[in-house]
Amino acid sequence: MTTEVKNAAPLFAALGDETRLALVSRLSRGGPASIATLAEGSDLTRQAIAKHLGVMEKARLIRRERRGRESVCRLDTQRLAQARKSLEAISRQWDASLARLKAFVEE
Amino acid sequence: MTTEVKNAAPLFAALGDETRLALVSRLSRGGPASIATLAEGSDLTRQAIAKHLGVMEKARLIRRERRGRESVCRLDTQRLAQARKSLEAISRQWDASLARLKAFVEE
DNA sequence: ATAAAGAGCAACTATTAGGTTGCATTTAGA
DNA sequence: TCTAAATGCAACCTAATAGTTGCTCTTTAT
Repeated sequence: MTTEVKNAAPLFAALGDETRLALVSRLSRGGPASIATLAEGSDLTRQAIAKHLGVMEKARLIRRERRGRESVCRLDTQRLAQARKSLEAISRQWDASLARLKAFVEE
Repeated sequence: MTTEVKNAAPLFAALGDETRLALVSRLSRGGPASIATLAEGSDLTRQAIAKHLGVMEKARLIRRERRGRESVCRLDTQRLAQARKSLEAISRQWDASLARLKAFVEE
């Protein structure tokens, strides 16, 4: 339960960067794309973007598939859903705590 | 919209650490607590915990209130809700993208 | 009045993260 | 076949992070 929440830390860490969040947004709006394509709009070098994608892949936020000479990245939406669920779990804990407090006060 | 998502980066970064996630969980289950109390269970020093609480406060994940000689920390649940909403926004983008693809294929 | 508890502040260290450049490798295409 | 595109890999730099210790200050409680 608590460990389950703790395990989400690398996932949140992967989301905790402007560049990476932008990539997530880009992939969610535009669908799968190659590294070079993703680097095109950015003011960072292609290698910097590749590093970020590496971090995201390690956190299993995206998956990469080699297609010929390019490697195309796609969002792992299940993983995003996991992040949502972790936050909801925390919210539930909070609500339960409020309920306990309420019960205590009314007693 | 995209900037709105980007602004969530520091928030996710604050959540992206095991120790801090544990603190969030602790605060959500047990309610507000002083720094010393929060540091008690940990194997880290009180100062380390205080630093983590500092970054959480800067990310507005928690608020601190001085009560006599101790400072009690409480979760900012609105901020947690913001994090949830950001993830949901991304999911919505994704769904919209899927819908566009579907429309394109069926046309 | 004094000792101990709780916090805050500062300095210091070690590791990690984000970014760069340069070069090698594989694949597409003219 | 030969060139240009897309990656991958490695070394390197700098700034930020996570952690420590030590000291001071304020507040509580005996």
